[in-house]
Amino acid sequence: MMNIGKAASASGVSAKMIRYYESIGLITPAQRSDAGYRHYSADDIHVLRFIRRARDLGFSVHDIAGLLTLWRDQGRASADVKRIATAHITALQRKIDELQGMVATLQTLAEHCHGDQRPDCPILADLDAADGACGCSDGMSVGPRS
Amino acid sequence: MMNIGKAASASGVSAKMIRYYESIGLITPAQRSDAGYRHYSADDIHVLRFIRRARDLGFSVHDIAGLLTLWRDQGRASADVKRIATAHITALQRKIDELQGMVATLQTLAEHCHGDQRPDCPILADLDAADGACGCSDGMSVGPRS
DNA sequence: CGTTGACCTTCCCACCATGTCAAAGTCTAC
DNA sequence: GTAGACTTTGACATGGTGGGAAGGTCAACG
Repeated sequence: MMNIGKAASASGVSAKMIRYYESIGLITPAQRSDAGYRHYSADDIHVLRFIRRARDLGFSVHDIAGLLTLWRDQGRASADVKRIATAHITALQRKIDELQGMVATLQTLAEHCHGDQRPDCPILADLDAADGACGCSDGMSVGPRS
Repeated sequence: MMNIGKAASASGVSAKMIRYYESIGLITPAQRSDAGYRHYSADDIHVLRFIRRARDLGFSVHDIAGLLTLWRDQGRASADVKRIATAHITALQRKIDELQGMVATLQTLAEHCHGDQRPDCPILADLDAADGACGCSDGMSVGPRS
């Protein structure tokens, strides 16, 4: 039985987050000492490590709640787990695509930017125009009309 | 001169966000009518569209503040703009790499998961183990020690 | 026994960018 | 003059995390 600090270092989940997970019902309330200190067993640490690993894989707390339920259910169907995982993969992939789109646009713009002391800049010109994927204009006299 | 609703639809920035950007000092406070309604000029819309476009490219509000300053400064050096953009590209790329790592791990795990009625599941087994990139165990008897 | 320092408790605040809702005031068109 | 669409401010929520304050507890050392 260890205090929250030990549990935190043993599980890789900060004490702050352990309390948070308890408050939102992701984990069952820890046992308390007479003084009110939380105590954690080896099994509790096991659960916390599970959560930590799932978080590292980008699962939301909501997803983790589902995974924990399945984890605890020895009679679960692996299809249920796989469904959560593949849905998560899809969501991650969508996010990746979105970010890659941004990178592609920015790289194109940056390539055309001299990056010197001169003021003309296609990056600002594009933000300025805002109507095309890549407004590769000459980049002159860009700025607010003021 | 238009009201905030018109400004919102004309710029693609919601009325809520326009007020927010004003409250955090990203944009200068709008002119007000006698009744206190905010009024926006074509130039104001121009600025809002600039912000919208930059947000679409994933720039933080903090970055946008810098970009706006440069945008307004006709004597800026394009190198300053490029620096912000390339730093942002790097950050995006790091995020993409991170997400791709998650996807790769999850895909490996999902591939090995039968996805049927049986309870053994390598995905849970991996979360359980938590000590390797891919604990491709047999996936049996996974769950809390309880 | 007393003190010190490391720990724990709860509670509040902040982030970031956005949405929702409510109460109240204003404008416009009929 | 009234209805309906707008505006204003304000509060609260999201998600997951960090920080800090104010106060209680524990263990070690003298």
